[in-house]
Amino acid sequence: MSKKPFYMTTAIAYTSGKPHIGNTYEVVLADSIARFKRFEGYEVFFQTGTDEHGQKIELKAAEAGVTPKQFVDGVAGTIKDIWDLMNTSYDKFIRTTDEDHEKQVQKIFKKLYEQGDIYKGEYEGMYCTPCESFFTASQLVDGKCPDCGRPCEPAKEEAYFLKLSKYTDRLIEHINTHPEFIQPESRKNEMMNNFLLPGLQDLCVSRTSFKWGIPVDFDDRHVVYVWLDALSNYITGIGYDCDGNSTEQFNKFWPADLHLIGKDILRFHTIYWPIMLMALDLPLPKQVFGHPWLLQADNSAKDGEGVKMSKSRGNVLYADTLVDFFGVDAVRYFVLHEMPFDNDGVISWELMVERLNSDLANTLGNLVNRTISMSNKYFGGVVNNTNVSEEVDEDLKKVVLGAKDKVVAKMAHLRVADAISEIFTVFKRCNKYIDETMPWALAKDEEKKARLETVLYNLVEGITIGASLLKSFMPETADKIFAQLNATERTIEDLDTFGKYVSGTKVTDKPEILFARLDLAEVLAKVEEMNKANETPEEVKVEENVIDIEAKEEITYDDFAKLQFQVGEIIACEEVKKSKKLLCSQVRVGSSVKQIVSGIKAHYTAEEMVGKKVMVLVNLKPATLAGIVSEGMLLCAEDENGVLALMTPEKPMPAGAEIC
RNA sequence: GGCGAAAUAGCUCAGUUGGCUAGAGCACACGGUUCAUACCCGUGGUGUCGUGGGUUCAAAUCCCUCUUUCGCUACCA
Repeated sequence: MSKKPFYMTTAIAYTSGKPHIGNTYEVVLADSIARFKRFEGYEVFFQTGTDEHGQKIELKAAEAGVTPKQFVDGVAGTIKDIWDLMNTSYDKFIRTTDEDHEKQVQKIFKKLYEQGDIYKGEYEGMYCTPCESFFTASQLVDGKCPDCGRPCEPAKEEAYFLKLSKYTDRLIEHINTHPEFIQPESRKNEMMNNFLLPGLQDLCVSRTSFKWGIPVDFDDRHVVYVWLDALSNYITGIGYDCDGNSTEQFNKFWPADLHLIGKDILRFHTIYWPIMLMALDLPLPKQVFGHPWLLQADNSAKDGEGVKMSKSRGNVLYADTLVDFFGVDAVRYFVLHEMPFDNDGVISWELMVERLNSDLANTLGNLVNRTISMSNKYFGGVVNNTNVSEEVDEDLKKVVLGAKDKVVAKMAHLRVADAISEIFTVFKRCNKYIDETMPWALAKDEEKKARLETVLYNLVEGITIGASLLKSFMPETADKIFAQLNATERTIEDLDTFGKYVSGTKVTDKPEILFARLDLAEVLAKVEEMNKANETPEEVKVEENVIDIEAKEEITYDDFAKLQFQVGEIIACEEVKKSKKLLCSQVRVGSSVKQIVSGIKAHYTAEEMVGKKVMVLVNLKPATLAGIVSEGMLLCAEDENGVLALMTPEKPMPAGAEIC
């Protein structure tokens, strides 16, 4: 009997730096699904990997004084190490610098170009420089930019575009007829209403401003820009060939059953990727799941514990750090359990310790430990099924045997957190069973010895079944349990039967603690210590905070001289009612007052703006924003999180002073 | 501004097409128990089910108002 294929992927990780626990979460989630699918009898192919091109990497490599290839080799190695540390069972780790991938991307690019789906951009009147956006002729309003209403200028950089409009109707139809395609379903509306229904802008798929990418082989000034390169990994990784010589593996596994990705890149996977596939005349993936994010808790103290997490910035949690504290399976358990289906989850040291103590140490670890201890104490570790049943046994068996179907049902809808909760009801039920049967009381009565044997047998059997279900999520722990009980892992079919544990088997005489309870205060103290140690090298921190942005082309002094900057004093400021982001300021520049609208409401209140001396670009052509005329621009610095800081003179300067 | 979602116990959340004293886990308190990692089992809530209206024999559940939060998007000179 041949197994049904199941092809799933994660997004490929960008090799600009070490991935934090939020990124690592994705591959752990994918792994648990892949393992469970295998358990269910599918032939699973699970692909993950790295996205290694782009200007950012070119810059990082230059900073580090190495070639881009050397740089990504290092980071890709780190990423793979973390994936391996987390015990993820991927079948293929693809890198976008792999030779066969690069070749195939070039062929795909060429094919799409030749069939007219990719075209070279025409610039005249179609590129709006300030908006940094390309437009087709039909999108222009009176020949002007539909966004800002200003004339579009000749572009400085030519580029290739992927025509999207041709396939829009087909995609809308597909999404409407395949409700399972976009998960969670609430995301479907966002894609429809924001992109598909209003009409798609063509996608830029090449760049000339940097070199670290796959060259367009028929026009080598261009490199293939991110999405066409990155998304293609899903087909190149399993042997796609656009000349029709795809591998057997490709024919077997495509279309993918599941693309697991972060919710932030859902748009690329549910719009651009399907259209690329349509252009290649390939079937679409069956499901795209945009999972929520795992966020770090705020620093605010909770429940009077009085111990805060360090406020120092750059205090990001990494998987390997967490593993050092808690172990691989505890981290896997936490990220899987704490992440609901469509809401962001939160991670903090407090929550980690709480989950570890209450679920892993108390409920699971202690159950295994007490069961084995009793076997040893009463029967020298030998577990016999004497079949002396009582009525209480029935409910135990019912819960234990009922778990499989519940877990399967949850997993069918990718409800991983819920599936784990179902498994833990088995362990909780076993603990309750111990209280109901009171083995220590039975042990005092020689006549009840046989009954006691059955009770312990039932416990060992229940734990074995629970552990078999748990294996996909916490593989090491499940194996430890099997080893301690001297049990064999069950297949999914076995889980319909209670009593497969071989009677007369001897369990270990030295039960090992599966999860040691941790003291929160001690953990926090260690964390504090660790953070302090990391803070010391100031230079490293500075380096971490560097930001790279895409370089613009060189300008002449004359270009610069056209810009007039002056110090402006904000004498009044109010919120623009119709907008979420805009503040309207009255700015004194010399003896005149300019009205300037700025998108900084999220960073400054109207009150705190008043009185500030700021840097103003004064000779910008007035524009209307949200119905209000704006006669200039307040200049700000922006960090990687989008936080804005106004540029103010470092010495007191009069309003109107020229900045040059 | 546009589209959409959500507001339920101290915390995180379940509550299917409206139906009986509104649930689970965690935390907390008390009781029980002792095989075990001070663990396990049991018991405990006066929660205005965001506000105000409406439909209905009956609404957390349907409709309207308002408030707040969130997501996507536009805008962010």
